[in-house]
Amino acid sequence: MPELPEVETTRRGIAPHARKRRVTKLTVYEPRLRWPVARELPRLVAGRRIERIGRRAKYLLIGLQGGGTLLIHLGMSGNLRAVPAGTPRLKHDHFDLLLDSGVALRFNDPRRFGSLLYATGDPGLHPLLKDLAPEPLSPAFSDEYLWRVTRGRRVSIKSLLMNSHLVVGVGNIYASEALFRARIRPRRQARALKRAEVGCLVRAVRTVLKLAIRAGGTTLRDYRGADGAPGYFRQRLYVYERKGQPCRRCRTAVRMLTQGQRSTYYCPSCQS
DNA sequence: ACGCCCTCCTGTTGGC
DNA sequence: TGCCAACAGGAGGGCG
Repeated sequence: MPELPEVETTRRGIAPHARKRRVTKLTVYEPRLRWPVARELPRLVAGRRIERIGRRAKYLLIGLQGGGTLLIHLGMSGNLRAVPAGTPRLKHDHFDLLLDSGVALRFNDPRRFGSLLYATGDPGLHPLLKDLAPEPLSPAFSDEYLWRVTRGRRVSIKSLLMNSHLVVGVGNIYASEALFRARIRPRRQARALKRAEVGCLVRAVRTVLKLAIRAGGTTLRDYRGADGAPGYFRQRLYVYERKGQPCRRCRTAVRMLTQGQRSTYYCPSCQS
Protein backbone atom coordinates (compact mmCIF):
# COMPACT_ATOMS: atom_id res chain seq x y z
CA MET A 1 0.00 0.00 0.00
CA PRO A 2 1.78 2.87 1.31
CA GLU A 3 4.02 4.76 -1.01
CA LEU A 4 5.03 8.34 -0.43
CA PRO A 5 1.55 9.85 -0.94
CA GLU A 6 -0.05 7.48 1.53
CA VAL A 7 2.66 8.06 4.13
CA GLU A 8 2.41 11.82 3.63
CA THR A 9 -1.37 11.63 3.94
CA THR A 10 -0.92 9.71 7.18
CA ARG A 11 1.58 12.28 8.41
CA ARG A 12 -0.83 15.13 7.72
CA GLY A 13 -3.65 13.27 9.42
CA ILE A 14 -1.60 12.47 12.50
CA ALA A 15 0.06 15.86 12.86
CA PRO A 16 -2.91 17.81 14.33
CA HIS A 17 -3.36 15.12 16.98
CA ALA A 18 0.30 14.70 17.82
CA ARG A 19 1.60 18.25 17.75
CA LYS A 20 2.66 19.54 21.18
CA ARG A 21 1.24 16.46 22.89
CA ARG A 22 3.02 14.31 25.37
CA VAL A 23 3.35 10.56 25.00
CA THR A 24 1.59 9.07 27.98
CA LYS A 25 2.45 5.51 27.15
CA LEU A 26 3.65 3.25 24.37
CA THR A 27 2.04 -0.17 24.42
CA VAL A 28 3.50 -2.81 22.16
CA TYR A 29 1.16 -5.73 21.64
CA GLU A 30 3.20 -7.47 18.96
CA PRO A 31 6.91 -6.73 18.74
CA ARG A 32 7.51 -9.13 15.84
CA LEU A 33 7.39 -6.62 13.00
CA ARG A 34 9.81 -6.28 10.07
CA TRP A 35 12.42 -5.47 12.69
CA PRO A 36 11.78 -6.53 16.27
CA VAL A 37 10.50 -3.61 18.34
CA ALA A 38 13.13 -2.74 20.96
CA ARG A 39 12.06 -3.93 24.40
CA GLU A 40 13.18 -0.73 26.07
CA LEU A 41 11.19 1.53 23.72
CA PRO A 42 8.14 2.02 25.99
CA ARG A 43 10.21 3.36 28.88
CA LEU A 44 12.35 5.37 26.47
CA VAL A 45 9.45 7.38 25.07
CA ALA A 46 7.04 7.54 28.01
CA GLY A 47 6.40 11.07 29.22
CA ARG A 48 8.20 12.81 26.38
CA ARG A 49 6.71 15.63 24.33
CA ILE A 50 6.29 15.30 20.57
CA GLU A 51 8.09 18.17 18.93
CA ARG A 52 7.95 17.30 15.30
CA ILE A 53 6.06 15.03 12.97
CA GLY A 54 7.92 14.53 9.75
CA ARG A 55 8.53 12.15 6.91
CA ARG A 56 11.62 10.85 5.15
CA ALA A 57 10.91 8.70 2.10
CA LYS A 58 8.27 6.22 3.34
CA TYR A 59 9.20 6.62 7.00
CA LEU A 60 7.12 8.67 9.41
CA LEU A 61 9.33 10.51 11.89
CA ILE A 62 8.04 11.42 15.32
CA GLY A 63 10.57 13.74 16.88
CA LEU A 64 10.64 13.71 20.67
CA GLN A 65 11.73 16.26 23.19
CA GLY A 66 15.34 15.62 24.03
CA GLY A 67 16.36 14.56 20.54
CA GLY A 68 15.22 10.99 19.91
CA THR A 69 12.95 10.09 17.00
CA LEU A 70 10.47 7.30 16.49
CA LEU A 71 10.61 5.88 12.96
CA ILE A 72 7.42 4.24 11.73
CA HIS A 73 7.28 2.38 8.44
CA LEU A 74 3.90 1.15 7.19
CA GLY A 75 5.31 -1.71 5.13
CA MET A 76 2.87 -3.18 2.61
CA SER A 77 -0.31 -3.23 4.64
CA GLY A 78 0.15 -0.87 7.57
CA ASN A 79 -2.04 1.94 8.84
CA LEU A 80 -1.51 4.48 11.58
CA ARG A 81 -4.75 5.94 12.86
CA ALA A 82 -5.79 8.36 15.54
CA VAL A 83 -8.42 6.68 17.72
CA PRO A 84 -9.92 7.52 21.11
CA ALA A 85 -8.05 5.84 23.97
CA GLY A 86 -9.84 2.68 24.99
CA THR A 87 -11.00 1.84 21.48
CA PRO A 88 -11.19 -1.97 21.42
CA ARG A 89 -8.17 -3.58 19.90
CA LEU A 90 -8.71 -5.37 16.62
CA LYS A 91 -6.77 -8.16 15.02
CA HIS A 92 -3.37 -6.95 13.77
CA ASP A 93 -3.28 -3.89 15.98
CA HIS A 94 0.39 -4.03 17.00
CA PHE A 95 1.06 -0.92 19.06
CA ASP A 96 -0.59 2.12 20.60
CA LEU A 97 1.11 5.43 21.15
CA LEU A 98 -1.15 6.92 23.78
CA LEU A 99 -1.13 10.72 23.98
CA ASP A 100 -2.05 12.99 26.89
CA SER A 101 -5.03 14.26 24.90
CA GLY A 102 -6.73 10.90 25.19
CA VAL A 103 -5.99 10.05 21.58
CA ALA A 104 -4.04 6.93 20.69
CA LEU A 105 -2.02 6.56 17.52
CA ARG A 106 -2.74 2.98 16.66
CA PHE A 107 -0.73 0.86 14.27
CA ASN A 108 -2.46 -1.95 12.39
CA ASP A 109 -0.58 -4.14 9.93
CA PRO A 110 -1.83 -7.59 8.86
CA ARG A 111 1.40 -8.58 7.14
CA ARG A 112 3.74 -7.18 9.77
CA PHE A 113 6.15 -5.80 7.18
CA GLY A 114 5.97 -2.45 8.91
CA SER A 115 8.33 -1.31 11.63
CA LEU A 116 8.72 0.80 14.75
CA LEU A 117 12.28 1.95 15.32
CA TYR A 118 14.06 4.54 17.39
CA ALA A 119 16.88 6.84 16.39
CA THR A 120 19.04 8.72 18.85
CA GLY A 121 20.09 12.10 17.52
CA ASP A 122 19.78 12.85 13.80
CA PRO A 123 17.34 10.30 12.32
CA GLY A 124 19.00 10.81 8.94
CA LEU A 125 22.01 8.98 10.32
CA HIS A 126 20.03 5.87 11.18
CA PRO A 127 21.35 2.85 9.24
CA LEU A 128 18.08 2.41 7.36
CA LEU A 129 17.85 6.09 6.40
CA LYS A 130 21.38 7.19 5.80
CA ASP A 131 21.70 5.83 2.26
CA LEU A 132 18.27 6.87 0.98
CA ALA A 133 18.03 8.90 -2.21
CA PRO A 134 16.91 12.57 -2.16
CA GLU A 135 13.27 13.43 -1.57
CA PRO A 136 11.47 13.40 -4.93
CA LEU A 137 9.59 16.60 -4.11
CA SER A 138 12.75 18.47 -3.19
CA PRO A 139 15.04 20.35 -5.59
CA ALA A 140 17.72 17.72 -5.02
CA PHE A 141 15.68 15.33 -7.18
CA SER A 142 16.65 17.14 -10.35
CA ASP A 143 17.00 16.25 -14.01
CA GLU A 144 20.74 16.32 -13.44
CA TYR A 145 20.45 13.93 -10.51
CA LEU A 146 18.34 11.33 -12.30
CA TRP A 147 20.48 11.66 -15.41
CA ARG A 148 23.58 10.92 -13.37
CA VAL A 149 22.16 7.88 -11.56
CA THR A 150 20.70 6.33 -14.70
CA ARG A 151 23.97 6.45 -16.61
CA GLY A 152 25.52 3.04 -17.15
CA ARG A 153 22.66 1.20 -15.47
CA ARG A 154 21.39 -1.86 -17.29
CA VAL A 155 18.49 -2.33 -14.92
CA SER A 156 15.03 -1.45 -16.26
CA ILE A 157 13.88 2.08 -15.58
CA LYS A 158 10.89 0.72 -13.70
CA SER A 159 13.05 -1.28 -11.32
CA LEU A 160 15.36 1.70 -10.91
CA LEU A 161 12.45 3.89 -9.84
CA MET A 162 11.73 1.39 -7.08
CA ASN A 163 15.30 1.29 -5.77
CA SER A 164 15.23 3.47 -2.66
CA HIS A 165 18.94 4.14 -2.85
CA LEU A 166 18.30 5.93 -6.15
CA VAL A 167 14.70 7.19 -5.93
CA VAL A 168 12.55 7.21 -2.80
CA GLY A 169 8.82 7.29 -2.29
CA VAL A 170 7.93 5.58 -5.55
CA GLY A 171 6.57 2.06 -5.20
CA ASN A 172 4.80 -0.30 -7.52
CA ILE A 173 1.76 1.85 -8.24
CA TYR A 174 3.44 5.17 -8.86
CA ALA A 175 6.33 3.66 -10.84
CA SER A 176 3.86 2.45 -13.48
CA GLU A 177 1.90 5.70 -13.33
CA ALA A 178 4.96 7.94 -13.64
CA LEU A 179 6.27 5.98 -16.62
CA PHE A 180 2.90 6.25 -18.30
CA ARG A 181 2.86 10.00 -17.80
CA ALA A 182 6.41 10.25 -19.13
CA ARG A 183 5.47 7.98 -22.06
CA ILE A 184 8.38 5.65 -21.35
CA ARG A 185 8.19 1.86 -21.58
CA PRO A 186 8.92 0.24 -18.23
CA ARG A 187 11.35 -2.32 -19.66
CA ARG A 188 13.72 0.21 -21.16
CA GLN A 189 17.18 0.03 -19.66
CA ALA A 190 17.78 3.06 -17.48
CA ARG A 191 20.98 3.88 -19.36
CA ALA A 192 19.09 4.01 -22.65
CA LEU A 193 16.95 6.99 -21.66
CA LYS A 194 17.66 10.25 -23.48
CA ARG A 195 18.26 13.39 -21.53
CA ALA A 196 14.83 14.78 -22.46
CA GLU A 197 13.14 11.57 -21.33
CA VAL A 198 14.89 11.75 -17.99
CA GLY A 199 13.66 15.32 -17.56
CA CYS A 200 10.16 14.27 -18.48
CA LEU A 201 10.30 11.41 -15.99
CA VAL A 202 11.43 13.67 -13.16
CA ARG A 203 8.44 15.89 -13.82
CA ALA A 204 6.12 12.87 -14.08
CA VAL A 205 7.28 11.46 -10.76
CA ARG A 206 6.76 14.81 -9.06
CA THR A 207 3.38 15.37 -10.65
CA VAL A 208 1.95 11.97 -9.89
CA LEU A 209 3.10 12.07 -6.27
CA LYS A 210 1.68 15.57 -5.75
CA LEU A 211 -1.65 14.71 -7.34
CA ALA A 212 -1.90 11.54 -5.29
CA ILE A 213 -1.17 13.44 -2.07
CA ARG A 214 -3.88 15.91 -3.00
CA ALA A 215 -6.31 12.98 -3.41
CA GLY A 216 -5.34 11.50 -0.05
CA GLY A 217 -3.37 8.62 -1.60
CA THR A 218 -4.49 5.45 -3.34
CA THR A 219 -6.63 2.89 -1.58
CA LEU A 220 -6.60 -0.49 -3.30
CA ARG A 221 -7.50 -2.68 -0.32
CA ASP A 222 -6.26 -1.90 3.19
CA TYR A 223 -5.00 1.61 3.08
CA ARG A 224 -6.72 4.21 5.25
CA GLY A 225 -5.56 7.63 6.32
CA ALA A 226 -5.18 8.66 9.96
CA ASP A 227 -8.90 9.40 10.20
CA GLY A 228 -9.89 6.11 8.61
CA ALA A 229 -10.83 7.62 5.27
CA PRO A 230 -9.68 5.94 2.05
CA GLY A 231 -7.57 7.71 -0.57
CA TYR A 232 -9.24 8.69 -3.80
CA PHE A 233 -6.39 8.53 -6.27
CA ARG A 234 -7.39 5.06 -7.46
CA GLN A 235 -9.96 6.52 -9.80
CA ARG A 236 -7.25 8.67 -11.35
CA LEU A 237 -4.86 5.82 -12.13
CA TYR A 238 -4.10 5.53 -15.83
CA VAL A 239 -2.66 2.03 -16.00
CA TYR A 240 -2.16 0.40 -12.60
CA GLU A 241 -4.46 -2.62 -12.14
CA ARG A 242 -6.11 -1.81 -15.49
CA LYS A 243 -4.87 -4.79 -17.50
CA GLY A 244 -7.04 -5.29 -20.59
CA GLN A 245 -8.96 -2.09 -20.04
CA PRO A 246 -8.75 0.74 -22.57
CA CYS A 247 -5.97 3.26 -22.06
CA ARG A 248 -7.55 6.44 -20.80
CA ARG A 249 -5.56 8.44 -23.33
CA CYS A 250 -5.75 6.34 -26.53
CA ARG A 251 -8.16 3.44 -25.81
CA THR A 252 -5.53 0.75 -26.54
CA ALA A 253 -5.76 -2.18 -24.11
CA VAL A 254 -3.45 -1.74 -21.12
CA ARG A 255 -0.87 -4.51 -20.75
CA MET A 256 0.66 -6.15 -17.73
CA LEU A 257 4.08 -7.68 -17.37
CA THR A 258 6.27 -8.90 -14.54
CA GLN A 259 9.50 -7.23 -13.48
CA GLY A 260 11.37 -8.38 -10.42
CA GLN A 261 8.35 -10.42 -9.27
CA ARG A 262 6.16 -7.30 -9.34
CA SER A 263 3.39 -6.47 -11.76
CA THR A 264 3.95 -3.57 -14.14
CA TYR A 265 1.24 -1.94 -16.23
CA TYR A 266 1.69 0.15 -19.36
CA CYS A 267 0.07 1.27 -22.57
CA PRO A 268 1.87 -0.23 -25.59
CA SER A 269 0.69 2.61 -27.75
CA CYS A 270 1.35 5.66 -25.58
CA GLN A 271 4.65 4.49 -24.15
CA SER A 272 7.85 3.86 -26.06
C1' DA B 1 29.30 -2.18 -7.86
C1' DC B 2 25.56 -4.17 -9.86
C1' DG B 3 21.46 -6.83 -10.75
C1' DC B 4 18.75 -10.70 -9.73
C1' DC B 5 16.15 -13.37 -6.58
C1' DC B 6 14.45 -14.72 -2.11
C1' DT B 7 12.44 -13.62 2.09
C1' DC B 8 9.52 -11.98 5.89
C1' DC B 9 3.68 -12.42 6.88
C1' DT B 10 -1.44 -12.76 6.40
C1' DG B 11 -5.47 -12.27 3.65
C1' DT B 12 -7.87 -12.50 -0.67
C1' DT B 13 -8.77 -14.16 -5.12
C1' DG B 14 -9.15 -17.15 -8.97
C1' DG B 15 -8.87 -21.58 -11.15
C1' DC B 16 -9.98 -26.32 -11.08
C1' DT C 1 -18.49 -25.73 -2.28
C1' DG C 2 -13.78 -26.54 -1.20
C1' DC C 3 -9.01 -26.69 -1.77
C1' DC C 4 -4.71 -24.71 -3.02
C1' DA C 5 -1.64 -21.87 -5.53
C1' DA C 6 -0.73 -17.33 -6.82
C1' DC C 7 -0.55 -12.79 -5.70
C1' DA C 8 -0.77 -8.27 -2.98
C1' DG C 9 1.11 -1.52 -1.86
C1' DG C 10 8.16 -2.76 0.71
C1' DA C 11 12.72 -3.45 0.88
C1' DG C 12 16.80 -5.66 3.22
C1' DG C 13 20.06 -9.18 2.34
C1' DG C 14 22.53 -12.83 0.00
C1' DC C 15 24.44 -14.43 -3.99
C1' DG C 16 26.98 -14.72 -8.41
